[in-house]
Amino acid sequence: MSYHHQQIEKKWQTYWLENKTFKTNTFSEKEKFYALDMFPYPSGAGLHVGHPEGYTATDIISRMKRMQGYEVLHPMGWDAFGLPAEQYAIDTGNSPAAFTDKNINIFKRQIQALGFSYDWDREVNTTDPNYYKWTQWIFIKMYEHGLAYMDEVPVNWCPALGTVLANEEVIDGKSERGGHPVIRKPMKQWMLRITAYADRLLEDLEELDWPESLKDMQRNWIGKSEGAEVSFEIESLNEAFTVFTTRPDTLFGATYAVLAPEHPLVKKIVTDKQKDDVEKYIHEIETKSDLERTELSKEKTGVFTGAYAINPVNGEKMPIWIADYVLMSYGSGAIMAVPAHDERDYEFATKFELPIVEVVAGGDITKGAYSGEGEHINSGFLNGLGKDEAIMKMIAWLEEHGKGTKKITYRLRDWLFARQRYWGEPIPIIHWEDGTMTTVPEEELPLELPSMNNIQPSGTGESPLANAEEWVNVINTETGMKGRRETNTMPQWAGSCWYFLRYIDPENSKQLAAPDALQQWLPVDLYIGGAEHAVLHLLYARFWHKFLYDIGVVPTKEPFTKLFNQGMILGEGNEKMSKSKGNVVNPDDVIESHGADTLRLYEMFMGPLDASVAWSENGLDGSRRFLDRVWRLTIEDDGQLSRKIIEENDGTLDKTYHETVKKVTEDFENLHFNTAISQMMVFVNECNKAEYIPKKYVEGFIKMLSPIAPHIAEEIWLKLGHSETITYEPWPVYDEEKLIENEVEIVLQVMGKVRAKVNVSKDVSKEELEKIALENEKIKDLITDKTIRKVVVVPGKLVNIVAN
RNA sequence: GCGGGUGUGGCGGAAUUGGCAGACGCGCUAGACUUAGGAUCUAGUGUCUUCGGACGUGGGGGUUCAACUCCCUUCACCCGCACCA
Repeated sequence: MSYHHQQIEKKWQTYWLENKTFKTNTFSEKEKFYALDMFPYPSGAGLHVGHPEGYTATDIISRMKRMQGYEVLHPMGWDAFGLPAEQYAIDTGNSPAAFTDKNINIFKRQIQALGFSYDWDREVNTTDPNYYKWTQWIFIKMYEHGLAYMDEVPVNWCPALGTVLANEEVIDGKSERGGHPVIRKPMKQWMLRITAYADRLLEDLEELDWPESLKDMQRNWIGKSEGAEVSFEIESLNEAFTVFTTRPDTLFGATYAVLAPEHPLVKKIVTDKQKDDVEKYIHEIETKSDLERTELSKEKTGVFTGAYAINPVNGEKMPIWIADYVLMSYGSGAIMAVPAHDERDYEFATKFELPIVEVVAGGDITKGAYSGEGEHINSGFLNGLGKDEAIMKMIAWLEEHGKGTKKITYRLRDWLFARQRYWGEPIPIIHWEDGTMTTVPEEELPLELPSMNNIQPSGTGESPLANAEEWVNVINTETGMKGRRETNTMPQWAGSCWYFLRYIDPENSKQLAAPDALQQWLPVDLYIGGAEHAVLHLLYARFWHKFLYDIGVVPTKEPFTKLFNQGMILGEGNEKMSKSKGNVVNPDDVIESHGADTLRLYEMFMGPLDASVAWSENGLDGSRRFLDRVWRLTIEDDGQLSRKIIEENDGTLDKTYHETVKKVTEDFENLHFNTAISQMMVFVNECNKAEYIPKKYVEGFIKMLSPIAPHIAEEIWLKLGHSETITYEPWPVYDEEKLIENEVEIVLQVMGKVRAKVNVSKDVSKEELEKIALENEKIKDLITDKTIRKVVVVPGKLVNIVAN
């Protein structure tokens, strides 16, 4: 007899919803635990089997913590702004809001069918004006603190589509949709000054319980590097530029300088003779995307400007070139080239026959650049010094002579925070006809998206909102001044930067959340999601959180104490699941055929949570069989509790049970669900062998199973004679004494190889163990004609005899 | 190129401080029950074997009484970044 998952699962899902079983008390006396999932973008494709993996993990922890007496906050919501809805609206003329609502309903139904213990009263939706009111409010605060500003930056402009594209929408220099060419074009854009937080974002990583690989990715992304800024004057022109270098000690070897093609100085310094070449080169670069620029970078390109810079340390003339291997976006967009000690400069110098001067001994500059350690040569006052010493001395010299200064640079760039989209949070700014701009007054928030019949690109590079004239044009009622609303909207990342705060106090209309509630619940204790958000979402969210901390809104410096990335679930052929490969597994089908409990169990049993493992239909069947075994162990065919389950305890299962409690509890805590499940399987196997099972142990076991397979657990709990949900039953505890066996098996080794095993009392002394080993028949045979050199005894474990 | 990680049966994976390699599951083999079996139960299942044993955690070397675990070296694969000065 197998159990009827469809009936049981529906029954308990309804029970939980109707009884609000998982409702969180915001101000509870209990200790808090905040378990957070990365909320999904509700795509039209519906839930993927990858989604429930992370969700099940946090659900298991949440359910265990409730049973351990914690007040648990475990919410879910929707990251619902996004491109597909906009594209759908453009294609069909329908409203993105209605489309989004429909998808949310599908997602919600699917997620509820998996039996997660969310408090649905705290559901948030980033597209809800009551939610994005506060996203806009945070933007205004950032603007007021000088962290939001407008700047001319190069963007991916697609002339054919009449719109700007995000980097991820550009593939090989062409638009993802339609394959139209994309070029780099400077446009005035909203930026967020995340670089102001670079140092803190880097330093505070130390205290976080995050995977080291992920922290490293953030460190690399921030890319702190220490060096010096050196100023170069331009020969016979009253101009100068600065470069950033990590090797100021090699300044004597700087034989030329390179500016990025977009560098503002280029136009001023170019000589008439070189003008045509330079302009031609700049034009070529402009029409390349970033991707093309790096892809075609195997061969260095560049053009001489005709101008010369003066090396501040030795007065030598250095030709100034422009080349696209120097990026305007890093440092000052200009470099001093030291071809002898920098590979890129070496390559460039070789190609264009520029002089190479060795200033650090140790390499062979006829063969290539040498970037290792060595004594300085040809370097005036640095001669004979090592690298670190020379760097210090050069910086001191530069500062003394006003030619430069110590400088720290970051790879991190400010965050381009505007999209030419309709379906995003409107940026609450008004541009007035006198050239000033103001924020929308806070009492007018939320600044809602106008409903538009026909969402189409404006064609000018502005968002479709530019077409909504009534919305765009505003008049100051007091002064009569005319203004225009900002038509750019925020990128999709915005809403997800703070959603975990709103869950804490989702209905608040006066604040994004009440301070005492935030005090009660922050930080998030466990955050699980995919590794694809390792840098952007997690860095942006940390940035906003730090800002909110600075203005006193949140009480913690960091939002997420512990973070974990679940792995991917691959198709049966070990490939990524995708529609085109036809190997996508739909959770709805699995829930129908095997049940939600089976799906949850299987996904947790597949392997370690962070591993990427291929889906296996056989494995899924196996998980179902385990649940069937549990059912048969506890429930008779007639639906009554098994006759094997009795009140008395004859002690047979003591050790296995207590071991199981210990291992499952510890494994759950460490997110080692696969091994916890295997221990539960061991326990069930032992129970099947036993004649009787104490009821207490069955109850304890069902409690431990309930976080993974809550529906079947609730049903069996009911059959065990309880009338309330298992959700708040106390978590089982183990008795350390029951784990100790009086008899232990000792391994007898000769030369490190197992030759025999004996059972002895656990407190046999070292000496006695040695004696037992040497008197063992089998061992005796093996050592009779040998000399015993040494006997190693590990009490309770083994005896190893070294003899030859 | 730089950074991080992973290599264990036919497959997914276990293995506290170095202390019985292969737990648990899948698959497979044989048997039982059965009209039937993609159900259930029982036994077996790393490789080789002269049935004594020998070999075995990507390869090679080392430390140790003892190494999947520590050290050196090498190979393969995965992920991230990629002209970052």
